[in-house]
Amino acid sequence: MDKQLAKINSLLETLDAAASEALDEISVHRTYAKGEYLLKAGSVCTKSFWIEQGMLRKFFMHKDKEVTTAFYFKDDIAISFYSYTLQTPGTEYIQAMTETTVKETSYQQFGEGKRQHPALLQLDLLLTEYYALSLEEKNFELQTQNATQRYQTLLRKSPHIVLQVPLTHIASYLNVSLETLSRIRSGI
Amino acid sequence: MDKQLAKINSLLETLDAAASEALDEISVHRTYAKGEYLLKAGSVCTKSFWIEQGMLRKFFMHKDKEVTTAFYFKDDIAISFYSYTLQTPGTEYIQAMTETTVKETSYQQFGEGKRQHPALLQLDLLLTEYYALSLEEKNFELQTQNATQRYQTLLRKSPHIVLQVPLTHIASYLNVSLETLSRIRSGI
DNA sequence: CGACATATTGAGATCCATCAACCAATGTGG
DNA sequence: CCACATTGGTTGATGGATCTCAATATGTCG
Repeated sequence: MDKQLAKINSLLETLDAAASEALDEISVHRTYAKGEYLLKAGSVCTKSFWIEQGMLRKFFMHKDKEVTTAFYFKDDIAISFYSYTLQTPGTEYIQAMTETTVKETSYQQFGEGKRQHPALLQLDLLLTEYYALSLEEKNFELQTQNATQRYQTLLRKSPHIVLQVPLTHIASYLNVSLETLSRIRSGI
Repeated sequence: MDKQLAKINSLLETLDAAASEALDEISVHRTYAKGEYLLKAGSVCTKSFWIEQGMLRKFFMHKDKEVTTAFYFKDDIAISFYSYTLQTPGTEYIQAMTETTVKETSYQQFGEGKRQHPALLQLDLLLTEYYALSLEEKNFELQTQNATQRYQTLLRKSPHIVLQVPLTHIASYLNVSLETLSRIRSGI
């Protein structure tokens, strides 16, 4: 996973001037207030959000409950993958957990950029690979670890999440009820 | 998902002659006997396997048990994603469930192909997107469905798996014990 | 302070894993 | 062709992990 991040950063640093400029030109800075939605279920995810500052959350509704599927921090790129990739209405929400500033890039324009600059296509591939790797990892944890172990894994790999995010969201992210997570933390 | 498959097939059909030829040149046909391993844990997945005939299974060991993570049939491409992408020793096995003929392509050579033919880079991106979409779907099912529902979903979406694969493997694929799956099937 | 979101704690119910015994089909060596 | 092993599946009994419902606490912010 870290190796993949290294590849991505290395590519970003060596992006040729033209590609880099193209990327800048099609991006827009924007700030969202706490609680504001960047994407809602039922609409198409037509933009990607590169976080410059703040914190986002992605979730879907299931049986009247929110199920959190990701947290995003500085330099993370937030999209609803299904809706973005297929340019089809999706079921996910993306919401600002604090006031958050992002660099928005439209799917459409990035697509044109990729056609003109193979380096951007390469970047897209590396980012998608990274996402797939993280999904595989989460899958593995869901299949092989119990609630306590999943919490400990999160604590070890992403302490910043545990420190900044309300327990309710962490619980649904770990696929555990709020009550059980509370008990796990109190060490029962 | 189907939309993504359509994109992939469309790209394959319109591959320029040069790219198509390059792909053929770096591919080798090979047949594996029933039970034979195409990849073992601890080694690097240096090839992709495009199935022409037969049936493969991917799994890892956990607490002395095999946990199946995928089944592959004709025209599926089998790799151990983590090990293939990072070119690092992995934990997964790929095994032939029946005598299976594949078209093998080395990671190395495909990488060179991508550098020379952007269409192949594009193809890689589409395939990786497809894999990420399928992982998202599996994640969703694990998080929102109980054992019975997961079995029914498999039955609905992939009846060919249920018809051809031993129950033991299906059970671990669904993250259910063999006994529970047996009871689910008997309709308790 | 009051109101609303967030977290804790308790008790009972439920899903499912585990352990164990058993069965059926298939294959194999003598 | 029989005796036995192997593989794959079924069935029963029990316990544990975790959910759900409900009550209570704590925190935060206008």
